[in-house]
Amino acid sequence: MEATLAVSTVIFSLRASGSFGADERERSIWLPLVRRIRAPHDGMWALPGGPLGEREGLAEAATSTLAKTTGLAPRYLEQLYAFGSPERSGEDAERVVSVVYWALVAEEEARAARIGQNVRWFKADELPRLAFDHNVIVDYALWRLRNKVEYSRIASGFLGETFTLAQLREAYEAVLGRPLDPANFRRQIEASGALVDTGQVLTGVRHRPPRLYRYNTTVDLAEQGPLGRTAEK
Amino acid sequence: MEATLAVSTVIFSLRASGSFGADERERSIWLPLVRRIRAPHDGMWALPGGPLGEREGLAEAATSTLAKTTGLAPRYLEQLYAFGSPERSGEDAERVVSVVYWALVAEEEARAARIGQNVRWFKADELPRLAFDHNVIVDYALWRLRNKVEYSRIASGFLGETFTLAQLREAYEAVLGRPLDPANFRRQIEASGALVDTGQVLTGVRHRPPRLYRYNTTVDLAEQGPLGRTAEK
DNA sequence: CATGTTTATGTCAAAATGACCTTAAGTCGA
DNA sequence: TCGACTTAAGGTCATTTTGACATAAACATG
Repeated sequence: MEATLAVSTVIFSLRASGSFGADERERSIWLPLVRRIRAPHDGMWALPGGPLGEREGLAEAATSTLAKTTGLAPRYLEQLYAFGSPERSGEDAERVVSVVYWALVAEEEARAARIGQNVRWFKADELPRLAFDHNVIVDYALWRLRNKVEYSRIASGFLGETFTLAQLREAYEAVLGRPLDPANFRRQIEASGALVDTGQVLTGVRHRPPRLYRYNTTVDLAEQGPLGRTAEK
Repeated sequence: MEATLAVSTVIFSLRASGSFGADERERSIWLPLVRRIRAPHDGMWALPGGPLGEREGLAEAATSTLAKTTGLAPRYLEQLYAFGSPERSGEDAERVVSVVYWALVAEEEARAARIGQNVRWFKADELPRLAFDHNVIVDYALWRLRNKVEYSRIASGFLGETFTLAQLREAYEAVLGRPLDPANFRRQIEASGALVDTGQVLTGVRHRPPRLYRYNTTVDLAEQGPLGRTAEK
């Protein structure tokens, strides 16, 4: 059956919460939205996305959306869900099925990202009313992120190549919304074998210099089963 | 972008493994496949599916596929994945994006199901080479099922309205492929609060009559987050 | 009424978790 | 230079959860 097919992406990154009085290092989840410049929902904020190219895979389309919107490459990308209820584009509008991906980009890179004219970053838990069913989609993506953080090492997707255990813990805390015991966190991460000690330390801090770790790439970021990276590209 | 959109369903049920010498009660995972009667892949076995109706939701389409193939209503239905790599239908064939669902049907009902001419049930781990990328899809669905069984109460989707703890445990064992300690299983299930004692017992067995339980519907079968049953229908 | 069979409950050691304490290693200011 | 300060790193211990196994309870059958 012919139906209009679109691919959208929920792009998550961390940045300072920004509220006065808050700890400078306290971070929260942000995502970029684009302002629609045509009907329906003209003027409203929406998830970045676009049509699926002729010879383009689904994940490929999501990646190129991400590049166009933020100029960034994702540190993690996974399909979220396909939305296709007949009413989602409005009453008598054309029926659109959206395959939605979600992505993580590193905090540092996101800070340096060039941002387009009609693009703005929003705190994920303080969104305005979005176009279409995009509020539901973001809620679901957030739920998936918070779930996945508990049983995978996905949080490192917010960080750079190397990072300290404190940075990793702060990413976990930002996603989960609660503090974690640093000692117990260290114990669990070390036991999982997910990290590799680089042998280097982070200098320039006014206290004991923390070790720098790298992600152990022999273990998958997030278990995706038979759908290894190459299956969908 | 216009693209052909199809909805397929991986339908799982339990039934006796059927190998001689095996314990009569040992069950394994089976699924129905349909024989293709047109190109491409004419004559090969494939997942049941079809095009998406004009005013039909995605899950709706999956349900109707299931009804057409087996005449059954699913005890559980969840979206699996959207497959859309350009090469998946073959070289110069038309590009098809498939939204795939997976479903559980009760063992008893499946036994009574009318089965069409070109439909046959296969053991999930002894499949022939299927049409398109359907082997990959089934593998992924199996992986998801086995994963989900560990952290949700989804296995009851294979059972009827009421069941004994032994029946529930056997469903778990069939999916996980390993035996579970009956005593520890009981302790965990009871602690989870997922079951409600019906007050009845199963009679007619030549040993201590087991209690019959019902699923506690105030707890979700499988946590799906903000995508409650009603979101996609 | 003894036997067989499975349900239902209990025990205990090992492993994992959560709360908290101590020491290490740097910067910074006096 | 030295003490204060701050965070890293590692350790202790009580509690909870898990896995392995033992015992009692309740029926059908002969």
